[in-house]
Amino acid sequence: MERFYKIGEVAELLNIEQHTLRYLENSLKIKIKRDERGDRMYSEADLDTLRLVLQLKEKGLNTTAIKLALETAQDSEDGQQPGLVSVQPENNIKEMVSIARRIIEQNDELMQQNHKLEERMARLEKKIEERNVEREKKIDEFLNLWRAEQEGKGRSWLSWLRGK
Amino acid sequence: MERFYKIGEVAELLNIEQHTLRYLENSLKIKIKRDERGDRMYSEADLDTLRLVLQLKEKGLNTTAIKLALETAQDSEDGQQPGLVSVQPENNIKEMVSIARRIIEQNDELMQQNHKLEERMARLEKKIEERNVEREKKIDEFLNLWRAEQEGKGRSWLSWLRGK
DNA sequence: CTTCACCTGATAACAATCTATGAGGTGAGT
DNA sequence: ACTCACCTCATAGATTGTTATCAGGTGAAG
Repeated sequence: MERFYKIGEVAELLNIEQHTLRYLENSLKIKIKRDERGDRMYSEADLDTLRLVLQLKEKGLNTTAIKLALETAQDSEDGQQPGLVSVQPENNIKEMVSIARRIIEQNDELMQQNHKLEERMARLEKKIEERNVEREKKIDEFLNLWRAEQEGKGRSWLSWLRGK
Repeated sequence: MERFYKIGEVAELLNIEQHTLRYLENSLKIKIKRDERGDRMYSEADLDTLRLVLQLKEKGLNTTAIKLALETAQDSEDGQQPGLVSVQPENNIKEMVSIARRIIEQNDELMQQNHKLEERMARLEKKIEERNVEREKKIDEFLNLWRAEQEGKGRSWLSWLRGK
């Protein structure tokens, strides 16, 4: 006959706290049998459900989503993994997968390239800026020298023009 | 041809804030086309997707769940309710194809983007060059004037410095 | 030169979800 | 009687998810 687990055992087995089990039961509206005393009796099937739930939780689904997932899981109960989680391609699609994978790789490459381009561009832009600044600096320098020259003092702007 | 909406319009239409749209785009990893300027361009299909997303949100699904739902939703594009609720194994092939299609599209986009970046870069490079040339030209001009001045003829380089 | 409608982070403020505890209780077995 | 393993209801605390804002920018159009 069927075997049932008490909440303590389940907590042990699945490695979660009892209160969490109770919480899941409520929030997911899972129905767990009770014995005459009102104690929960978990069936193997319940354990499976719970294991699935835990997996889904890991993936980041919230209770509402898990609830939905459980509903649809109902259908594929015959052996297979539930639909939502494992949209596994059949054998004959293997090829497609590999193609897709290659495309994805290419995609990544493109993205990288893209990124590099952007960087290069940024550098270029900076360079323009620098150049601009430099040029202005030179003009300033020149003007100063020139003014000095006008007043007959300071080193000659001519020398600036020539050397250095 | 296809019509595109800017983020402002979409926000209006769907009655959500622009920043929320951006948030969804990130958290759901939805890909929205961009124009040359980098502005988002929402297609009708994107609008549909968003509408679906909003519905799912209302139902209490979190982004992770919605992401999954979107993936599988692709199939039931023919009217029907979103995929999460109705995942059937036979859909796998169709689903894969559509995923692949999306990836390829993305790929194309990336290439385009890439191309645009290159162009932009070329333009930048040209600009730098022009600037350089111009600068040299000015210097030349100046030098000539100056030489002329030195020989007591030609118009004053001073005037060049001042007015042009 | 200013306004407009965008863009990208970063981060603050708030909301929902999940986990942990505590009080008060029950029946069964020692 | 007492302890054990449960139960419920309530609520505190921690973690995530979501929405709002802010600063600092850009290109196009008036």
